[in-house]
Amino acid sequence: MSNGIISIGEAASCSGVPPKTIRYYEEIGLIAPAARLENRYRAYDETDVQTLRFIQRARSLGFSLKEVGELLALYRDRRRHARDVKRLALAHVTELDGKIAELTAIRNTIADLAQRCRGDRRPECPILDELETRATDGGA
Amino acid sequence: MSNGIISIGEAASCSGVPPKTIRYYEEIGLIAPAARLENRYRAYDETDVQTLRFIQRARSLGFSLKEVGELLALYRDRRRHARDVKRLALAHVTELDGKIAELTAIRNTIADLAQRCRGDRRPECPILDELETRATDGGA
DNA sequence: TCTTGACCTTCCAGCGACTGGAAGCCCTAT
DNA sequence: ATAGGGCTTCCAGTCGCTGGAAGGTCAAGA
Repeated sequence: MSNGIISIGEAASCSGVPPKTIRYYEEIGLIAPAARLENRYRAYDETDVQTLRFIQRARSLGFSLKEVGELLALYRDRRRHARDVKRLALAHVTELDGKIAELTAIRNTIADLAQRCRGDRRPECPILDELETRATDGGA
Repeated sequence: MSNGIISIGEAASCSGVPPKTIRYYEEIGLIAPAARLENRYRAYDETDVQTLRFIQRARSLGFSLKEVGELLALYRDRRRHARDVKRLALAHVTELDGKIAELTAIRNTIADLAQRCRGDRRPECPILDELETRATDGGA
């Protein structure tokens, strides 16, 4: 088509969001139901693609779909307060810090155990010993 | 009961694995079907509880159920090679390192963006600007 | 004795965020 | 005419549980 109207496949390659995922986002109400051509195919314009790209970027920064929905609402609200966006972002940073700390603690526990394991053909292994007897304190 | 046979609820509180989860582990074949009392209640002994505790600890170290199954097989195999356990553990460490690096990159991107956001009542916000226009390069 | 309440049993559904596949329609090119 | 590619819908599966419904079992209390 020579006008700005494109199919779901084209919208997918323009935005980086796969067709299945676009339909899924529509189904759960993250994006509005797409306009349809006469043959019932979904039709997208440049604005739709921009929204999809916005979503794709927010997702790749680890925001949940719920958070993406909030960001999208803020994005579209000309009267928004930057404060609200910042609050969301900082909450996400806090959450990430927690996850990183948790994973790091686990990582170090296992790396330490593995380092103490001789890793030869004999059955003795401090990793299995730890799993057998020790209380786990590596939790968040 | 005065002998060593306990119910699923007791096995749960001894091992830290909830009853529902124990049944689930049985269902997917991670643990063998439990013995039953005459009233069809599941019955556990000290060995079962030890297995459950082993699983609980491995899970809390972030191993997947598939990996836990492998660790359990190794644990029960007296002819195991420590090498195999170590290989599993090191693969897990590598995986964790990847995840930590990914989350850290994302965290820093967002923290940086948030720091540049004034966070007042005005609508201008570099976070939304970034989501609108920039390519995301924070991926793994 | 009856009833309450805490257990236990099974089965089914849902979470998040997709992803795969089946069955079938639409359109273009050969 | 047919082959292919892309589109449509709907259902199922992923992972690791978790919640709830409907019902069986048991010990203690009124």
